Amino acid sequence: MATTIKEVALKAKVSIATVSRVLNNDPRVAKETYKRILHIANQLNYKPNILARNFAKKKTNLIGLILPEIIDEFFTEIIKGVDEVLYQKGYYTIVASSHKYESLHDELMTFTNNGLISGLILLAPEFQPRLAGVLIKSSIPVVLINSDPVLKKFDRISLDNYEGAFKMTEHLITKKKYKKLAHITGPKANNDSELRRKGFVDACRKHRVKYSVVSGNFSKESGYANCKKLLTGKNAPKVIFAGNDMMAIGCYDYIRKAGLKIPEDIGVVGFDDIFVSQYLSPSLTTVRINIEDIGKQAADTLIQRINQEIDASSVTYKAASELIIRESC
Amino acid sequence: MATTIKEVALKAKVSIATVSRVLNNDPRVAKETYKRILHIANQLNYKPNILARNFAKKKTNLIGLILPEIIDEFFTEIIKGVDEVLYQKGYYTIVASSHKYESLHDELMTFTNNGLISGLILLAPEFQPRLAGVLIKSSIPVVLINSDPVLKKFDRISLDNYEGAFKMTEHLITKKKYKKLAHITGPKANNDSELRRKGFVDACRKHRVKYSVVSGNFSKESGYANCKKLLTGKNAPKVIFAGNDMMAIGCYDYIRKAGLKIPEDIGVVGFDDIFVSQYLSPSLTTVRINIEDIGKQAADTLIQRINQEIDASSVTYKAASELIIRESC
DNA sequence: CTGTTAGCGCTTTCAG
DNA sequence: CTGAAAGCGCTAACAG
Repeated sequence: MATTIKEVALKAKVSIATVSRVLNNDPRVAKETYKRILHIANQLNYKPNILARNFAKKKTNLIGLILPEIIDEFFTEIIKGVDEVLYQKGYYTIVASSHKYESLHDELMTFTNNGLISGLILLAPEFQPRLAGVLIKSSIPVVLINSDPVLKKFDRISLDNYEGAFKMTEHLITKKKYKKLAHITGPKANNDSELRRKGFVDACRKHRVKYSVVSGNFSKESGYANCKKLLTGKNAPKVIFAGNDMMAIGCYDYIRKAGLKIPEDIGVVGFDDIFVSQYLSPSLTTVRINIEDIGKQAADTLIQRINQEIDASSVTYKAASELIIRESC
Repeated sequence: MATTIKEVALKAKVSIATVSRVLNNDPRVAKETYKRILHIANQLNYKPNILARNFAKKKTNLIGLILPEIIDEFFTEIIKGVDEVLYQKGYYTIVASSHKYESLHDELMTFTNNGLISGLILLAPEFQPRLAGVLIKSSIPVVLINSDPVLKKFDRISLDNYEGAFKMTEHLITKKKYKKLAHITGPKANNDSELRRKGFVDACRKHRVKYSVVSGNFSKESGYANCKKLLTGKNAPKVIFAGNDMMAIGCYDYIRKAGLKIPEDIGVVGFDDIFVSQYLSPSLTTVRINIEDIGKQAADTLIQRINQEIDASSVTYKAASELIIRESC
């Protein structure tokens, strides 16, 4: 059995209250006693039982981080960003991923009410309206990582999807002089995907160029299939803006198979700047968003909310995007 | 404030003990009462306070997962594997990464003694002897993810580093007929790295071919620099076995810059099969290890140990490796 | 500056 | 089958 506060008190010939004070750096304890107790605690290799402490204080140093089931390299960066600021502030991160989406509702219910964690970060690109209800009833602060501006009632970290897509499209039109573009979207329910589509469409309309939009699902296969559809149909575009880099890779595959050259015959650009993109040949022009920064912002916001350092009823932080111009367009 | 067991008891006109029994599925409670209490609990949206429960039971449903500071795509897979089996068994995963190695010792001390978690998975490719001491004193079970066979006192999940490197090297010698090979190692202190080197060297010796070994550190840059060193020195090898894929990418960079062709002028193979490897041109021949499986095994072993379902004083599981033959050699 | 004491919400004997 | 009551290890008034 691990040493308890009682044993330390006993050996130091003080009350447990005094020991507790020392452990919590309460200033009103004699320097002498303070040092003596600390010494004895060390000697006994005493570690306060966090569970008991949290329980007594009715608050924990645990933060939940819920990620969707799909797994990709962003997770690592989000986790890294979150953990880095949380750990530094004395919190631990509980990661829950790989859970079926259907159960997210229940999981949230439990997570936000069982007292285990004192704050929650929820990455939910496919946020469903019914989740709003449980978030509102939540007994702990929740920070969303989601780009839907509709969710203005919640603290939220969003990606610069619309602006990024708009910028990229304008770049294609004004700098690269493309007059016929196409966009492959991600899943309909996915918020990031929808905003990217909007950014693309709005930029095309603004500059009055021809464009088309086809529906993908962020997978490489859907990139391949849609690329084929676009290039074999009539009115084939001269450049394809894939909703993410994975689909751009699918485009590469089809284009290579069709014996065409990038960017001479057809330009391809993506979104995300995943690790592999710089190594493709030709290297992929894409939109980058600083994901680790998103994790950090989410954690920062959450902690501030927990410490009631935020006045506003809700805050939104938008992570900026950046055009990464490489060889593919 | 969240509903407590007391309120449920009050409303159901029973004692809290009975409610507690219902929550814990104690069979000796009347079916009628059981249903009534459950109904009322639901109605009140009651969720047992996990903290209080854990505290009273003196055990938790929290498992710690400590990862080294270096961040790469394996983390996601390890986390996924671990979380998948743990969540299914009713445990939550606390992930701690991004901490300086120097503090790992203290962190372990705390983690294994503060009562927060009831088991720990430690990914420590650079395991230091002094850590053994704290593991032995640990009041909770610890499972190591580390390939060093010296650590036979601990439950341990190891990678098939030696065998994988040996197999790959034999493949290069016997199938590809290379007679002059070179290996770029990872960091000296890194266990995986050392075993890969051994596998390479042993295979070369067995087949009596010429070989050389240079020291890298798993980074792309060190791959570049070492590749340059090897190819510009006398007795340049005909194939380079990089200790990991990242260094192989560094080799690619230098080789391209030097105007040479892979695999015609020089062959390159790696280890890890990271995501990007299949998309390089030429695609990279490498050794794959199922990382998610490692996470799952670690979690399984840990839970078994916690439930005292393991008799042996320690168990070792070795994840198998697989040669992925592509275009680069 | 330090000790006493009452809980925190739940589990778990021990009676009945 | 159910209730009463002790207690998990620690914190936080409240006294002194």
